[in-house]
Amino acid sequence: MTLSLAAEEVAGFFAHMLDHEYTTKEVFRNNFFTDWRKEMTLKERMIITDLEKCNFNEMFEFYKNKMEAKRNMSKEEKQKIKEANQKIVEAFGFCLMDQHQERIGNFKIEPPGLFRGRGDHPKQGKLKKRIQPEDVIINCSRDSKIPEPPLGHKWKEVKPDNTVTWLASWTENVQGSCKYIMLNANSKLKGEKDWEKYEVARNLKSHIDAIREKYKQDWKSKQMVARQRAVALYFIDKLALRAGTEKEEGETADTVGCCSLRVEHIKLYPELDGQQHVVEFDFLGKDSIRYYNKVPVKKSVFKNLKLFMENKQNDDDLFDRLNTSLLNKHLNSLMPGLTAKVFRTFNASVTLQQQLKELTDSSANMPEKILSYNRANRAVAVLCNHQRAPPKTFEQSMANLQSKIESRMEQLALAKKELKLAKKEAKKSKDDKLQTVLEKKKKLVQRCEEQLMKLEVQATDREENKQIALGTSKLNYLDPRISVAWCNNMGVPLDKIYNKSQREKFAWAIDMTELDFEF
DNA sequence: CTGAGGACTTAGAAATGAGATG
DNA sequence: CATCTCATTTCTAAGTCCTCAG
Repeated sequence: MTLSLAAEEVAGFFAHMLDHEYTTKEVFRNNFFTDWRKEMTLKERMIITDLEKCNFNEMFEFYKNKMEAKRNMSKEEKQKIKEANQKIVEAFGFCLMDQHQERIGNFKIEPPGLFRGRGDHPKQGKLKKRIQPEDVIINCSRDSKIPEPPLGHKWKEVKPDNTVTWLASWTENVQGSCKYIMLNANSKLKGEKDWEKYEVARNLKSHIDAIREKYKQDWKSKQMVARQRAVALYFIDKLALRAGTEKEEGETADTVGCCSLRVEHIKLYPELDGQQHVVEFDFLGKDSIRYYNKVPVKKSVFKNLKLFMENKQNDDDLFDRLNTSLLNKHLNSLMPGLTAKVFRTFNASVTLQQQLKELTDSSANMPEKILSYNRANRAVAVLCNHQRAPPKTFEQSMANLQSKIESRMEQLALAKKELKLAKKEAKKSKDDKLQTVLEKKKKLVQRCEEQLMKLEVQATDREENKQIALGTSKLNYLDPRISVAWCNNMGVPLDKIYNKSQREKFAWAIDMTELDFEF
């Protein structure tokens, strides 16, 4: 069937994803179909009434072929495209802020497509519409070179607002939320904000003892709000849970954080596996990542939880008197600038520093040191529950690495045998030639051992990292000065820990960190 | 106090690119 | 040189937290 332009484009969005799990989900299909029909002409709408009867295979093939063709392009063609993209970056990827040229983080408008919400998102599959210049607000100073809208178009608005950091914004149609064009993480603006974040977290160090003392006291408070606040804060501190801001029901996937936990998300065991007062957590957090943990808690916490759960239904709030704004007001009174999320930053960075101390040995070799760093990083990722789907090829790549190790082992055994032989020969006669052969064999054994060790460390690291994502904590929770100081103290080149863009993002820390930096 | 909107950080998946391997 | 493999970059959704109006 030949479709109108609008209907064809939206059908294409769906066809493009035909090999993705999304297109098998009922909610996704229904949302897509509803929105697709809105784009159809009356005539099309009369004919196309049932998604099950639509066959997108031809379109799917078309896109597959297109991708195939792209893959098979000649080197020159690929180079040309690369250069063209480079030109676009040069033209649109930068802005001038306070006389300084800065890179923009996301300078391209988000293209139309089907909304890919995470988890059981009620709006998955809805049409995300194309943004027109008429939807976009430009924020730049009056005397600057105001960007030209595309020919024949006008911006929604051009205004100078120096109280915000965004350069352009628009409202997205699926959730009705604002989207922004902002600076790259390596910009001065973002760097200063980042530094401030870690300084607030460091400041918590000198308040944490008093705060912990206080919430333990509050477990016995006469006021229910104070008790709930104290137990919630205990979880946030001990388990690095997120604050848990309330969300509008039915608008997003059903996920929770600390303050929004419901009765159904925890189970109480007076005794479990030989431990007393165990709380079992099982809920979906941000991005619908499951949080599952069994934690022994203090007796009074356990008793409080029991109390909070009394006479409640499964889907009632555990902390029914508490919300994040109440909690944060309290935190702010304990320390200026303190909010729930600061505890995550604080505990993440404290954990890294302490783990690095515990795990690294300055006499270890380079791969071992890096493994130690990754393990410290991993401890933080586990604390913060940063998970990833195991790579689809994980088992295969593990097996490949293992067979590589085995062949190296054989090589090493052979090299050792040859070394032995060379030793014998060299003993017999003092021929210079035999001596050099002996040296060569020694070196070979050494090299084989080194390579084998490297591979083994790599295998350990990869296995331990199967379902764990290190990037998020590295980028957002770990004070970079801890890593910089550690690298300098351990003689580990910084680029073993941070790649190029990470070094750019953390330039402020690389510049200022002293060897004796303590978080 | 509540709810909505706005601005910003944090998040994992997907696309892309660089380097290793045969 | 083609292909495969892994690391990096890009993308944009999904949180946090604040302000403002009523």
